[in-house]
Amino acid sequence: MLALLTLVDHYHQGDPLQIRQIAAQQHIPDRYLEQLLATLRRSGLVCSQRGARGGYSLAREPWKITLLEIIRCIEGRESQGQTPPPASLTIERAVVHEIWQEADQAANHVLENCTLQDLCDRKAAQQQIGLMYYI
Amino acid sequence: MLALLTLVDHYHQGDPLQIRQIAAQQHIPDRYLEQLLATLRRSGLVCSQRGARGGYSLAREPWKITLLEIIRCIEGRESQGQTPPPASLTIERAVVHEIWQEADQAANHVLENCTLQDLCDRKAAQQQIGLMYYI
DNA sequence: CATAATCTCCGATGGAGAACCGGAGTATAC
DNA sequence: GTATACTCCGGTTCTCCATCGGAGATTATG
Repeated sequence: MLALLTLVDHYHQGDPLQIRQIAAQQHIPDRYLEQLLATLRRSGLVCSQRGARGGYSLAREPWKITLLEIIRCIEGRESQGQTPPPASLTIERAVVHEIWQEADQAANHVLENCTLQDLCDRKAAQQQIGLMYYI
Repeated sequence: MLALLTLVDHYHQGDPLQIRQIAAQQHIPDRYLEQLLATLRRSGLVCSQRGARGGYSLAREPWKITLLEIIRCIEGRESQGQTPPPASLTIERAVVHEIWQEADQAANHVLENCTLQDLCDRKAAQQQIGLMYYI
């Protein structure tokens, strides 16, 4: 997520950003970030350019990527986000499963209506608030 | 949760339910259920009666126990539900943390407005639907 | 074309938490 | 006082996350 925000900041430039730079800027171990970005690449959220002067860039405009998509990619590398209905399906299990799904959907609704661009806008707003202290 | 539903079913009777019976009815390993119920007891959601003819019973009326309370008890044995704001607090981390909180609150809102009694009512409704197939 | 820079793939490690089992102790109805 | 329960404590296994290291593939550039 932090890495993606860094990519948004860099989006208007044409050249890709390298793992090293993103990692350093956000204080994330680069070897770990590499894995996450690889996952996002396989899901088609970011593009990678191999070789010298390579790096990563967003595959789409930042206002067309919702946070829900990102979460789905990350958590859905093995376990599908939709928890499968429990094996031995008694009525109580079904009912509990249902309410859980509802809570999950409520959270997803928030994430679905927030794009990377929105997050960046918030960041900008926060920064302005921060500036106010010094003026 | 399943165990608590069983306790609700038994709520109008005065006598407590034993771990064995709950576990057998809901197909939960009893040694594990014991741990969970102990946690709920320490949180004051259920009462226990030791000794022969002992067992567990709800500490409050089922319509006065929300699912959020239950979740908080279970997940909050060590980690406080509110994820603490990240240590190295850059602006991006704060913003990401904020949206996560919002999603979490949306889910909690659903769980807050659902009591054990509500779940039982749903169960009853489901059972009626099930009956319709046979009539 | 050689080379350095960079992503890519794969395997390994350590820690945390969940799920689970077993034993020794304690309280209580009968 | 004894059988029946809960209670406490420790241990095992399993999975997932975070992390690191190495060998290989790809490409801009001189």
